[in-house]
Order: sequence, then C-alpha cells, then structure tokens
Amino acid sequence: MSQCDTTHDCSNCPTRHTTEWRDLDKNQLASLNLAKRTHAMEPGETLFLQGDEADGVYCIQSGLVGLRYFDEDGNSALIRLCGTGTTVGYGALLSKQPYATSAEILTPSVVCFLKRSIVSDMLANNPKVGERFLQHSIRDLSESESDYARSLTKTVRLRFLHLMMVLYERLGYLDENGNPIVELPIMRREIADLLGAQPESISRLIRSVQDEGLLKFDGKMVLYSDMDKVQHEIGTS
Amino acid sequence: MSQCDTTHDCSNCPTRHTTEWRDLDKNQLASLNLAKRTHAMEPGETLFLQGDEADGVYCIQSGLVGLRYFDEDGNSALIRLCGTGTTVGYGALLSKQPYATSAEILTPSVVCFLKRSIVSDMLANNPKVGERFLQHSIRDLSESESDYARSLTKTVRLRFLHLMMVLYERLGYLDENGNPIVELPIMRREIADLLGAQPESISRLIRSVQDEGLLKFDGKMVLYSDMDKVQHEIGTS
DNA sequence: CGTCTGGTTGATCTAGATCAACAGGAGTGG
DNA sequence: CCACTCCTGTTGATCTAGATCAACCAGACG
Repeated sequence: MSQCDTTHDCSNCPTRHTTEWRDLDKNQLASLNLAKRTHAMEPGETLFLQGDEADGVYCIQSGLVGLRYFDEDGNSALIRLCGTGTTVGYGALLSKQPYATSAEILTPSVVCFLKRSIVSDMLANNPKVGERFLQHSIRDLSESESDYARSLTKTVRLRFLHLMMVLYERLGYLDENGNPIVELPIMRREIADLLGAQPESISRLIRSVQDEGLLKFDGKMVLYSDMDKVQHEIGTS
Repeated sequence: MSQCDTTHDCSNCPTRHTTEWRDLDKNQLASLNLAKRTHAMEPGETLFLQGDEADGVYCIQSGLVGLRYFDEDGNSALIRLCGTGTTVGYGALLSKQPYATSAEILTPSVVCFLKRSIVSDMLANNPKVGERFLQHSIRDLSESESDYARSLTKTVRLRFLHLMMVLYERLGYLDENGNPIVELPIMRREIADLLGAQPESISRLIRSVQDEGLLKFDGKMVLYSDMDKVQHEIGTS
C-alpha cells in the first residue's frame, strides 16, 4: 500500500456525487477531507478481511475491488465487484458486526479510508447521510437478491454470458474499427469465482462461445462479435 | 383475503418490538394503528407481485411468507422466507422502485398493511424509524449475500441440510419423547424452489438422508434423528 | 366413483467437476 | 544468456450430481 496521498481533496472529488457524501456542506466536506486517508493499492492487497472488526468504510476512487466470501472449509466465491464511486464496508460498520466478506483489490486502485468516528460524525450531523446509506443498502440488497435468484435458476453458461454483458456495460468501448471491446479486469480464476465454477469450465465456455461466434477472446481482450445473439440468449435480464 | 380485522392493536402488538416501529411514541403508535389494515390470509394469496408499483409495507404478525423471483422465461426461485415479526416490501417502497419479487403466503398468516403515506409520516417524524429500516436492510443484505455465496459453493444436498437446520431453529420443538421435530410449513415443490432444484431431486435427497439415518420424514413431519451428524456435514455454517 | 394435486421412484441424460498433462510467458538466479 | 521455476491458461479423459422424462401411487374432493 502506497504512502498516504494528499493530492486528493474530497471537495472536488469527481466521484463524490455518487457516494453517501454528496449532500455534505462545505464544513462537513472539510472535516471529511481532513480525516480521510487515500491509498493507491495493487492487486492482491486487501482492504479488510472477513471476520475482522469493522473500523471504517472505504470509498473506491478508481479501480476494481472484489468482495469475497469464504466458507468454513476454505471454499470461496466472489460475490460482488465494486468499482469507481462505490463505498464498501459500510454494512459491517453500521451494524457493528464483523466484516461478512473480505475486500480484495483486483486492479490498481485508489481508495479513501474513512474511519468509524468520522462516519459517525457525518451520520450524526447530516440526516441525509443515513438516508444515502439506506438507499445504498437497499440497492445492494436488490442486486444481491437478483444475483442469488440468477444463480438458482440459470446455468453457468448463461451466467457467464450475463457477466460478460455486465462487464461490457461497465468497461466496454469501441475500438478504432468501431468494434465493441472489453479489456477484462480479472483473470479466469476470478471469473470462475464469480460464477461458482471452476477455471477449466470457464476455459471450455470461452472456447465454445468463441466457436459459436458470440465473443472472441484474446488474453484479456474480448471482442463482442455478436452482441445481439448474446443478449438474446440471456433474455436481456 | 379476510375482512379487515380491528381486534389487533399496534400498541400491544406482540411482534412490534421486533419491527421498525419499536421506537414509536404513544401518539405515533395511535396513528399507525388507525392507518394499518390487518388481514388474515391463506396459502396461495399474494401480498404483492414482482413488477408492481410499491404501495406500502407489510408486517407479518404470524405465519410464513415467501419472496419469489421470476425471471423473463418463467423460471422462479424462492429467495427468502419471512416469518412472524418481519416487514416485507420496504425496499421497493423506500427506493421508489417496483417490487423486485412477489410475496406469497405460504401458511395461514395474519399480515398488517401500512400504506405509503403512513410509512412516510413515521419516517419524517421519528428518525429512529429510518435507522431501523437501515439496520433491517443491512441484515437482509448480509443474509442474502451469505445465501448467495452458499449457492455458489455448496451442493444441493448441503444446502438442503442447511435449510433443514434453519427450519429447526425457527420452528423446531421437542415431541412428547423429547425428540427434536419440525412440522414443515412448505411442500416439496417449495423446498426445491428455495434450493434452485427440482422436486424429484428433493424426494431422492430425502430418501438418502433418511437411509443414512440423518433425518426421518413422514409427510410434513421431520424427526431429526442425528442432528450432530447433520451439523457436522454442513460445517455449522 | 373420476379427477387433481403432491409426492415418490425408475431410467436416462448432461452440464459441469475433477484429475492429469502440457504450453506459454515472466521472473530470477547462476 | 540459458536453465529453472512459478503461474495462468488450455485441453483431454473421465466421473457424478442433479436434471429430465415418464410412470405410478395415495389422499382430497367434487
């Protein structure tokens, strides 16, 4: 983890308007800014570990963070990808429970840490903050339930295609020839962990959707050769 | 759905202290009581349907309610069982989104309906109410994520055994001989829908855990013949 | 009675897991 | 510079949990 970085300032943070802090006034922003610690982090580092006491929340300035759940016999699954502008760890902090998941850095990221006391201050001094956390929690819940339902009713293949579309929505762009492209931020192993599958199955899946002309993989580059067909197969859920 | 029932009174509602309304003062309780509509409902009826506009929240006085998620091609899964003392439908109401799931009555239930305006009043007049909803949402989220993770990492058999233990914690008692017993509130089809499996698979599962001496099934009665073995197999998650 | 619905069982099929081998970098150290 | 070792990813062979399809049974109910 890098040294603390003082070049970031909450009051002109580009992602602030998507976070719980969007309603803060000038003074509150100033104390937030004073309290926050900004860190540049690399893949493999963790923000917190499942089971640890919650000590604050983490705002993702840029990069990609994965929430991983470990069960008692060492299996694990990635249950959520969190990107720029999202706050992680709030559930444990606000419910005074240990973290239910670990948060691992998946791509080089810049993350601001806000310790418990400053979060409490903000909650106490600005009722909007609590409302924002409530909205955030409700949204996370509805996403989680829909992921859960999908895992109960759909095959790995369909969930894989769904994931590829989600990644396209988040990270997709058009290359110089106007082809829809994604550069995968995660490796095969992590795709598997997101789907509750094995990496070998992902390899085979990649192979077959490629043979069928749906997507073209080259390392981390994915070309969406027939997005309509993909959309059609997953039923645009 | 039965006629509205005026014998219930919020101020001495036995489940109120587990709900969002536990911090209301006398006056607030009185207006809540005036506004609420109490209904006795039977299996097969629904509280609301996925996709409908949210019009209020439902407090389950007694009984069991299931939240079911339908996907675009008609498949569905039960993603949550909600029992006595829980509030359902708050997420859609508070986020002004349509219901993300349908809520179906699974056993004869008594449910109080609180329409949007009274919920808004309470939220506006008592900051504790918002906090309670936040806590509720955070708890639901963490449960949902742990269910999701379980679905990604565990077999149907293990999840079935886990479900049987959850049902025991909620509904279990000792019979006249001191044997741990549950009377299943749901049928095989619903067990399957909770696990993302087929009813035939549940039948076979029941057969094998029975043959192995873990549980004994007789219709809806389940005898936990070797709870230690069950606990051991699921790793007490 | 017949008809329905919920549940069980049997036979068969298949998506995906598992186990094993191997290929291509990316370091790392001599 | 080469040899060696990780590490990620791919492929092949095989296995299995659970799905699917079909038959059947028992109780409920008009």
